[in-house]
Amino acid sequence: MDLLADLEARGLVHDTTDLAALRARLAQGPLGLYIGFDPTADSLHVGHLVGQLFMRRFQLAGHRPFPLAGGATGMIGDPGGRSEERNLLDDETLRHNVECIQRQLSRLLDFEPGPYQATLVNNADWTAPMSMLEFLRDVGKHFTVNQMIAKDSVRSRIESEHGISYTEFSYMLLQSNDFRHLYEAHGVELQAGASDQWGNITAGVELIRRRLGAQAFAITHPLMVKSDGSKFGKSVGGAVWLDPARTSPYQFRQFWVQTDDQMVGTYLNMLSLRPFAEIEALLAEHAGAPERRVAQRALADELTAMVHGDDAARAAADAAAVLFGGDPSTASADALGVVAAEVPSVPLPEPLDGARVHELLIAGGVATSNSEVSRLLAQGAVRAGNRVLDADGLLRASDLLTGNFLLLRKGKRDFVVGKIFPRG
RNA sequence: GGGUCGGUGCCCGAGUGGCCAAAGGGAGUUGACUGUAAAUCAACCGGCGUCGUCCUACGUAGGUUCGAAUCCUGCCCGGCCCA
Repeated sequence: MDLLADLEARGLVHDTTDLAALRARLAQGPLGLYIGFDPTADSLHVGHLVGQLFMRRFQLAGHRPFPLAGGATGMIGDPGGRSEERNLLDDETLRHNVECIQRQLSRLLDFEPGPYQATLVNNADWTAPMSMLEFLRDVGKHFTVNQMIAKDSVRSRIESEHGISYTEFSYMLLQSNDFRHLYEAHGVELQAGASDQWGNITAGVELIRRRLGAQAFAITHPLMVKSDGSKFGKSVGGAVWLDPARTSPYQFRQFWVQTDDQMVGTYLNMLSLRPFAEIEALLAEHAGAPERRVAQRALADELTAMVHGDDAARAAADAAAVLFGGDPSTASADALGVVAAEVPSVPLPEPLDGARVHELLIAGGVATSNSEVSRLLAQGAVRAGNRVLDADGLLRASDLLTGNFLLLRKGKRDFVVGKIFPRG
């Protein structure tokens, strides 16, 4: 199966320009491709994995990826996919964000020198030095406003009550110029991205054709969505980030383990680097016994190892095995120690007898106020070990497990571990 | 610049002097059922260890009133129309 066929089989191809020409070009030898990531936050999130792995697939097939950090475009804001203007980020935030996401973009690809070497670029490097007059003459002149307002991203904003600023309207031109620059400087002939980038990407293809008289290509993958079509990558407490300081490896792995049956095949195909046939087999096994969640576990283990490393992935899996593998309140002190390292943990007050759980759950990040904890208690949603706490939320000395651990559980899948540390 | 309509809780959106922590929907949380899944049903869904004719909250700052999300004035922001 060639690269394009594999991508298609996985459901990773939403749209391409001149498919036959692209296939022919890919067959000729290493091709440069790029995907841009704007620094809207100081970490990428799971939604960005598709793009990063999309480039990785090309690299494994013998092509040269150019992950791009949008130091320039991030200053402007992509008008696509939203009904209102973005707030501009200040310089300092932006610089910090760029640094952070560059580090993350350096992970999933191979940067070792060689013919398929990945190269990290930042569009601020060539955009910032350009003068406005240069930009208007060299880029702006090649576009008519007529075609720009015909693009979905712009049109929907023009039709929305909030309108679109001139600044965001220009976004497409900046992105087009990136493609043109990379084409000239590095021979990047293909720009990839999520399907919502189609308009921006093809604008770049046009610019290369008009200004350089050369053929460049565009390919987009579908946006990842949840089974109900809503935005992907949100979990309790917001987005699922790649930064372990924002989303711990344990939480990251849990996010994937909890994938619903309906979507696990889609995610495996879009994200897993396992061969397509292997995924098919895995899904067949899963279909036979969905309650075993083999597909979810495989997905979770692979991605966690990829993003956080093998050790972190193993530790996360071990902790989950204790918490969800049987009655955790009978676990050994060693096993609880593993759990304590993975789930939020808090110091316990002394004496524990008669203390309230409230601040422990809040400190552990599974509740935000005393009122919320009271509500949860009233609903019978809080346990210490295996004991459902009363509405007063008072703890007992007997709630302590082996090794002086207190295992608190909120609802079905949120845990907080408390430990009493001997004084002295 | 002028006119006009609007700015309500995480989001959408009702409310046009007291019955309003504010209808309804969505999102979210929890419970039941399960498989760390989905669907379904139900409850909850600003805060306070004091649960109250309490505090905070209906763009913002003042004012009228016994009492304001609701009325008045200034300001800020947005849509549309005119210039």
